[in-house]
Amino acid sequence: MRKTGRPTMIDVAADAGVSLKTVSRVVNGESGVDPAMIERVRASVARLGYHRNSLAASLRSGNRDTIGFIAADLSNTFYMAVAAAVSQVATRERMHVVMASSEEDADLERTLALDMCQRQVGGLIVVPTAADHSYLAREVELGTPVVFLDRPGSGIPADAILLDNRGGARDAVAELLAAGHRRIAVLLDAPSIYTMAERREGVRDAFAAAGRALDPALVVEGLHTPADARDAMERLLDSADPPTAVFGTNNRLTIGALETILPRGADVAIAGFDDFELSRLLPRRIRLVDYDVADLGARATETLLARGADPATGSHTQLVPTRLVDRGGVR
Amino acid sequence: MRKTGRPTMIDVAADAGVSLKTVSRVVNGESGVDPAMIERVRASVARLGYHRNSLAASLRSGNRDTIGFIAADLSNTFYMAVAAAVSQVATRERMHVVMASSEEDADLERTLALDMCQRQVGGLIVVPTAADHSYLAREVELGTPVVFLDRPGSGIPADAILLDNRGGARDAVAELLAAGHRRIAVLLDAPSIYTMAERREGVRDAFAAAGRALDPALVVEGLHTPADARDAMERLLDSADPPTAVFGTNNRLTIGALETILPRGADVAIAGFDDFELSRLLPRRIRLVDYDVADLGARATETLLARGADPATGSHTQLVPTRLVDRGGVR
DNA sequence: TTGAAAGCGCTAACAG
DNA sequence: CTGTTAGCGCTTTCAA
Repeated sequence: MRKTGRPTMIDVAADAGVSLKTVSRVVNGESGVDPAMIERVRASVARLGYHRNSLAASLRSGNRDTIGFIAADLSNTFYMAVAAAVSQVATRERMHVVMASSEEDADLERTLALDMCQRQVGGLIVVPTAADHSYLAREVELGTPVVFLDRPGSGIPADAILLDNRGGARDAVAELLAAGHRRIAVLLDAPSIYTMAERREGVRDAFAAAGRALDPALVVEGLHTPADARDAMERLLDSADPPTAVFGTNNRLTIGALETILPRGADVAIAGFDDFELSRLLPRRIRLVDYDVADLGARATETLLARGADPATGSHTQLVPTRLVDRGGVR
Repeated sequence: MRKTGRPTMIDVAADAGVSLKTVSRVVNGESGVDPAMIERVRASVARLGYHRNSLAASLRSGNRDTIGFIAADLSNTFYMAVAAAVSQVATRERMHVVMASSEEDADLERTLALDMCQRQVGGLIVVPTAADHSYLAREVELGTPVVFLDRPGSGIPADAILLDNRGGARDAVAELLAAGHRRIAVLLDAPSIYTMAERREGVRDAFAAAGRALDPALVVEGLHTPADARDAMERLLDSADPPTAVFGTNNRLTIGALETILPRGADVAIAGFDDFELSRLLPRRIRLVDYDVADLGARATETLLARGADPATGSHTQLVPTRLVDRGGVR
């Protein structure tokens, strides 16, 4: 007797009076089955309300039809948008996606990644938080491809899909410099975060190209939240020699800066990395480094699936381009 | 010989010179194993790089450790935020989450839901698009609980977690009425969408309570995108007898209305259902119906898990409260 | 074209 | 405390 009430292929076979294998053939749409048999099996499937147990099928066949996605922080709209794109491509390719957020915690990332490998995912898309990913070396070696997204990983051969962080930051700051600004404040999160380091380099590039020097007093690091950025901006504006422009190196920091600048009506030009909802409706003109988030997620997924099909070739890093957009200025 | 290169419990057992069952005990942390044996098995596990195949474990034990989440539209920030909350609670409870978006397509919803059932999910959280969910009746009956989120489902016994759509809309419009507005425009998506119908009723409630009648000419339905709302707002403002206030029944429609109102500097009071990023930074005062999105997702997940533990009791609908917030008015 | 047997990797049930 | 046996539901292999 069955434990669970769910009918199995054996039940269908018995009901239809055919062998187990014939049911399997019909259920999987294999060719070379007598039409009359197909009909009989179909009828039994419908009568019993049979659904194939794809876990059992995967176990036996070794086919993996799930991909894992580990975001650094799913509460960030950026990663949520990436997740949506991953899910969309996966659905199109008839794959499932299991998702989780590492909350920027290296230990949790490791736990989640290994958990997903135990669940036999066919591949892993990871926004890396851990410094070293050799804990995944064994899995990669055994045929579970890994693609890093937004930040490069280390310790294993894996493809990476990154933004052109440096180029985007450079372009934004170059435009501020071209507009005549010299005292440009730069708001940064922790410099240990890859994207922050890259964007800071981009700022340096722009200053170097303009033959100017960045005032270190205007570079504020370690800002995690919009509130942090808001407070930092207050201090900058209240200082003896305030900036005439500010560059927020991510959306949260740019928004925090706006929370100070707009209510005060401060005369500061604003630029930032990442576009955000409603940027068009801001009362001030703002220059933003924009890019196609969905493209980032889609490319990662496509790269992963291609890698699953062909594990041989060496790993590559793809750079998703950025472009400067002009937003705001309403009223 | 093994097909895949992955070591199995049998390999570990052979390496450690113990039985399969002993390995199983150690790997699963069961009590009552000799410390010396535990050590031996641990050593072999480490040496071989063994990881338990949890698919096989699930197949045998019947334990389900994955929950499915089907959003109506993952590109909508609202559902993305819900998804993040679902994922967070699931991770806390040591569950995996598989996610997908039905793209508001009833057939796709059905396909995705049944696919997930075939993958043996322990439960399903669905933002329903289909009119009838009796296609899931069999699964519910066989012990896969379903929780509907944001919209009620029909055709199966299932819990539902909904917003107080009607009360929220009523409160917002009541405040516009109290402020003296009589000609209040209402922007709606398709009235076939549950939340739209509810919110429209809430608007009616507010007018009825004030002893006023809503002008049907100011109620615009079938608006899907911000651009639709923007255009509708243009027409309303250009009409012979324009509104003095507008209520957007979701974030996209409110934003679309703003895209017309702000650049024109139109003298129209604004209220809307759903808060959105940056609402605080708007140059105009705006009243919004806010609620705790994370709570919505968390409750759904907790309800699902509780239901998995106790399938007996009757199904319930929970209403997540809303509150009116005052935003904008910067500069 | 159809079927019988074996076994994917693991846990349950029962001995010892 | 440890081991043996069976079998979860399916696909693979090979024979008819």
